Amino acid sequence: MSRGAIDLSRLNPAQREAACAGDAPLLVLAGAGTGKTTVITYRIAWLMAEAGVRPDQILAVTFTNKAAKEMRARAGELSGLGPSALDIGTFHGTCGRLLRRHGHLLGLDRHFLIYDADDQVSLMRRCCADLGFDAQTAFVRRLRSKIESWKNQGLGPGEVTPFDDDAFRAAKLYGLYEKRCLEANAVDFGDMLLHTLTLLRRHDAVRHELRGRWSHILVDEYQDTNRVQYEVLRQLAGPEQSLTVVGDDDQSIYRWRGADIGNILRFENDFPGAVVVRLELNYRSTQNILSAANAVIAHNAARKGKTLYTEGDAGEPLTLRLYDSERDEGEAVAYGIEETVAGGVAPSEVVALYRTNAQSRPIEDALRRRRIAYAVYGGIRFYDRREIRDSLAYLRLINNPRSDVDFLRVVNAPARGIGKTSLERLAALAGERGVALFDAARLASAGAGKIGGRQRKQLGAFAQLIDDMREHAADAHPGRLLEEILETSGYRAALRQEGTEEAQDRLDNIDELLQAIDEYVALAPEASLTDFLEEAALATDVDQMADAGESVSLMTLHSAKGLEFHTVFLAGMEEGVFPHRRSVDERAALEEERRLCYVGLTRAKRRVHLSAARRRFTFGEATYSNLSRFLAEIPSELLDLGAGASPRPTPAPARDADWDPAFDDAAFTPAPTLGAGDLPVHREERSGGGFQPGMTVFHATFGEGTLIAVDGSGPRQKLVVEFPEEGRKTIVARFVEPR
DNA sequence: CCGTGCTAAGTTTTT
DNA sequence: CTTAGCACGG
Repeated sequence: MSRGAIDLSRLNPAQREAACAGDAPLLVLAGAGTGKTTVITYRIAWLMAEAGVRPDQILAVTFTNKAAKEMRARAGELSGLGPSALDIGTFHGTCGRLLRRHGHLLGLDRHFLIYDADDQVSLMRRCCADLGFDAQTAFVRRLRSKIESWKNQGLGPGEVTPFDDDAFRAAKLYGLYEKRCLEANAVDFGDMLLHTLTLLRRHDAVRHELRGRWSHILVDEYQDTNRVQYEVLRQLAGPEQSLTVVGDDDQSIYRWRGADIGNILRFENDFPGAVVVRLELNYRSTQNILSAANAVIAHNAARKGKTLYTEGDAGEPLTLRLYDSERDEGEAVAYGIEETVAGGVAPSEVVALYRTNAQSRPIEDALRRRRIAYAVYGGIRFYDRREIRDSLAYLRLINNPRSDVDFLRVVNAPARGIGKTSLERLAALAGERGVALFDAARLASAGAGKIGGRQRKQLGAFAQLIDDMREHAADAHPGRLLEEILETSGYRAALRQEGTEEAQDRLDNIDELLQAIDEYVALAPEASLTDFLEEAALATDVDQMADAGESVSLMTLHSAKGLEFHTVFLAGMEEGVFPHRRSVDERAALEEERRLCYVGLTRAKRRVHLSAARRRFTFGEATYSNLSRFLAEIPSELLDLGAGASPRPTPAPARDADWDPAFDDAAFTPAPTLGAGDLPVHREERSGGGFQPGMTVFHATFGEGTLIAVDGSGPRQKLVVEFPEEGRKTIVARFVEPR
């Protein structure tokens, strides 16, 4: 291959050191905006051009499809090889590929399906019923997350040690569930990693083959790897392989998904002789933004410690505004977005970030009223909509008739008169014969089981329909196949007949899905139905961001990781919202919230606008909150508290469907000026002492008040406090760890 | 067996 | 305030 020199002049000394490091284990501690992707792509290019490594000997692993795509494009361009030669993929994608090839060793057929959380719950519910457990959704979900965390730790069904009732049941369920998954020829997200680990551990031939194949392994976002991912890497990167990991301990935000920040903190112990390179020179943000982010993250104890700086200017201060309601806050964010875009910033360079998906609502409403185009990422994934899931279930069943989950999803969609009773009888028949529900349906139509005549006929017709499709599934275009099945099954006809607006939306979504399939096939003509189904299972909304175009973006802080914007609006800066109320009792959880705050701030290149609402609706009930403690951690000289500046009321829009009569100028309260005394003051009572009526309670938003009543206990305890000027308010109590 | 209407419960964060 | 699950009548 050509050994064209790589131009390293664009790299700073630390970046160059990382890109051109030798084969010893390498940890690149890359702060936000310090050119992490640049380093990893230059390293790939350098390995090929200067160190004589063949492209197919390099494996690069990322967390998101978007990151993989970007890395592939940039590394391909730098090296002059083009994108296709490189082995770059997500953890799940890479493991999926290995399983398609070697999964037969574990009893998996290469057309296995990928189950998501809903599929898992659906299958687990039936397992619970068979085990005589409670099959209520909430309970099943709890067991599911227990099993999920075992998987994340790399523990198989036989390796768990239950310590209480729930865990004991979860362990029983785990065993049966895994058995059923295998029978259905399906894996869930956790299995993709865990099965891969099993493969590498138990099958020496596979391990040897793969170690021979990849001499250099690079991992992006290493701080978010969990135990299984770590173990998989250890298996792939033996003593002979060169391992490079890139990450930022301050951006580890997936603890709840099993991510172990210890992996990055321990790297030098785990891999003796490791070289560590720190990247602290930031190319993205202004000094004010960096100083704010540095100040916030400095409150965390579990970190390696680094301080971002820039050679650029200080920039503007961060703004902070407090509003009476979430509606006013949304209105102000929309107004701020409008002004930003009017000032010449491209809409795609503006984002509104929030902690939870539910918070997008008031912002969306306000943007709609102002006719500002926006795109919401996350929330309900496109592929999670009912009609999309139904459509995919048809395709999945055609691809793999053993999948009971998919059978149950579509056997009565559209209504075929197959109800609960028939399905129970069918399940009994399937259990008796030891076959999948689909096979049982065939048997039933031939007379087996105790299923009524009408139902028997319908089941036969359904089985026939799927079988017919299967015949030409192998060579058919997945899009045409789906169109055919949606027509033949009457699924579309049923929606058309409904004639409601909602049904029309669903039909439109189906058209969009067909279009997405066409696009996919156009890009990858040789791809099979199995390939497309895998793509659909692993796709996320953020992956599709490329076509944001003229829209501003709305997303959670989690989704924003790895992205950058000229202007960032960070809404909902309130205790209980951010940090989330479920994270304030535990130090490790709180530190993760703080990292999330750090991630949010460092997304911005030039401007950050922080906001909070006094009153917010949760479960249809008004709750009042204090300002987020993170605001108190930002040095006040970096904050502009808005000396009298307030957003204009919204001009009345032309009357149309978007017009909400309840909304008028009077409903809009301008942002008040904040004084120093309005910043959060943390004088909460400790849980040990408890609250007593009559006690004086201090609340930054309202001042001093008298406690009238206490409702409930623990972190969700509600306090009813009377404030002299504001009247009676309910506050959700928070208990803070002593420092 | 299907649709309607009621009640209860629920919200972190997502590959 | 929404959605999912369930009880009831047709």
